[in-house]
Amino acid sequence: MLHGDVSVELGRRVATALKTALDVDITPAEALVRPSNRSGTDYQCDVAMSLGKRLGRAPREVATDIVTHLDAGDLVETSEIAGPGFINLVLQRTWLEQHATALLGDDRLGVARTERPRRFAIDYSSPNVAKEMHVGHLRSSIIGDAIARLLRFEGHEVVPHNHLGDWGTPFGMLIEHLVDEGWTAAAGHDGHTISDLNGFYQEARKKFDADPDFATRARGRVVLLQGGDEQTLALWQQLVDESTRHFDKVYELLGIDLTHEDIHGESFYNPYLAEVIDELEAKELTEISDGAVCVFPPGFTNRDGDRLPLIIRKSDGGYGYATTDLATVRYWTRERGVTDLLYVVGTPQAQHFAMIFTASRQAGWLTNEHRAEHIGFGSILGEDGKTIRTRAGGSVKLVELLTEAIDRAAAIVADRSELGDEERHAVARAVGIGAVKYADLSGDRERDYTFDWDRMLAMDGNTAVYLQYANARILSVLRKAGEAPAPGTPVTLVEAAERDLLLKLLQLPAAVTSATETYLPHRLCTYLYETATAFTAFYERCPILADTTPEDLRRSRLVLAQLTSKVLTLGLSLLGIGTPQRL
RNA sequence: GCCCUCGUAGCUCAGUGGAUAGAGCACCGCCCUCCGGAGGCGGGUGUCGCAGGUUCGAAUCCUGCCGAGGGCGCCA
Repeated sequence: MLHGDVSVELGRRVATALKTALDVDITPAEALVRPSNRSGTDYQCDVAMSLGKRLGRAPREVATDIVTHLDAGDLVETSEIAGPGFINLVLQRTWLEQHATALLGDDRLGVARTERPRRFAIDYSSPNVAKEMHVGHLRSSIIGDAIARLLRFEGHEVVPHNHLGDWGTPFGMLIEHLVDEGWTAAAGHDGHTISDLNGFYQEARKKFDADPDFATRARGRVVLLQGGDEQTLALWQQLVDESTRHFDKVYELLGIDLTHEDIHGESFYNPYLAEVIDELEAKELTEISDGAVCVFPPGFTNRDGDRLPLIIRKSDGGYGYATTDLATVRYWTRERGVTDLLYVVGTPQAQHFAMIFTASRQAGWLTNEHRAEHIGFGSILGEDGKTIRTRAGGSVKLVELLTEAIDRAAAIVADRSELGDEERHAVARAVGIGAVKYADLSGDRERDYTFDWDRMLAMDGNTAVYLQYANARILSVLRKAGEAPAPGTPVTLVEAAERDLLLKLLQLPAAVTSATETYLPHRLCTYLYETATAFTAFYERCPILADTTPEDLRRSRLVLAQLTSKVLTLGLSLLGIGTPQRL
């Protein structure tokens, strides 16, 4: 058993024992085997107690039957019954040692590829054209990217799609304003930056609110845009192009696997909207309500107890986001054959997505073969406990936030660094960006979290820097050793700290699988932190390079150090976080 | 009003059916001629919001209440 989780393997053995002893059928997962936090016990099995009632027997008797029939002599040293019916399992030292040696030559460090690969479409980041990316896009970008990396690593196909806000009313407004300012399709306006566009947008908004005549023209401009008017489209394209250049730069800085090639903005679905409505009408799912074409998915009501609609064509004939979102489901399942749809969007939209999914099932775009899931996340809060904002009350620009992160990291690294300028800059970037990402990923994504520079850049505790530092220390030892442990190097477990560390290293597959299947990256973070902690204990108690350490033990410990570094490096890479060789 | 989410140590957070609820920070004491001191060990952190219920077993599941945030028709 090189790949896979030890808990699952033990669960298999327990399941077999139950079948043999009592003719009971359970899955390995139902065997309730998990790492134990009791000292002297590696894993514990809790299934006897849950089976006691079902079988009408005392839990300890069931446990005895399991232990008696357990065929696990190849990896289990002792299995003892304790308390009301716990089975405490201790793994064989030789099995652990051989496993460690084998792991050294495995790029996946024991993590199996999925046996049932699926095709995922994942919607994340989704900024707006003509607006600078701000802190509101941070979580979606970071979490979506981490989930995409995790799924790919498990062997799934992942198609990211960046659902840009690039269509509809705001662009009629903005383009009309630019025409007022003398823009033409032919001229080209490359000299303008994204922040210019941001400014134009705000001016347009003001004019729209203050000037009824302009508002009317702006609405007309939307019609021209959506009707495919060449001049209008050309201006629109200029806005999209400039914005895309900005997005690409931010993704590059942030280290996110998204580029302009992944863009499927709202405009992309425009050609499908009429068909979407036709199909919904043909299936008799639509109703006219107050002049708007609506779908009323069952199970949703408003404050008065009335059914809640998805408005798919507004009374003025325009389309809203519900239509686009339905078109999105239809496109990815029907045209692109995806099995899974993920939406990394803030929790306030939970009800909206629930309605979209329900309606999509009614329409037949989602079937029992598909899974659609809204991956919600909480807000980033400032020191005052409210949604983070600048002092002026505006939204914090992403570029500025990330630049500050890098600057702060540089200040931390600068002190004791023997690194040259170039490497120091790269390190500051990895540390600064890593800190921001890890702060976002290390807590349960559904909860709000408080943004705090000092905490996210702390050298102690569950932070990216702590993990990066632990890794750099290990690499330093390996450099000093002058040799990387060769594949096949035997491992000998002497101290408890060595055993504890190895047991933790063996739990990587469980951590990766758990984080991936639940779309909760913080489970991987917690695991990595525990691993780094276990390494620290090992490092304190088990001298590697000391003269008093025998040659074979030294090599054995180098293997453990090497494995730890590999686990940290792989784990952080799955979160999109870099691991500098030196800090 | 209805619906959703959340409430764990002083602070920031893990733990979501299993044994005595865990980390980091902060606080106190001690240790270390240390392979990277951005160290190590020890100490106390607790009505797991409150009250019931289910269960052999509940921070975890159910119900009610209190508190915080969010959602509830033509913005996305």
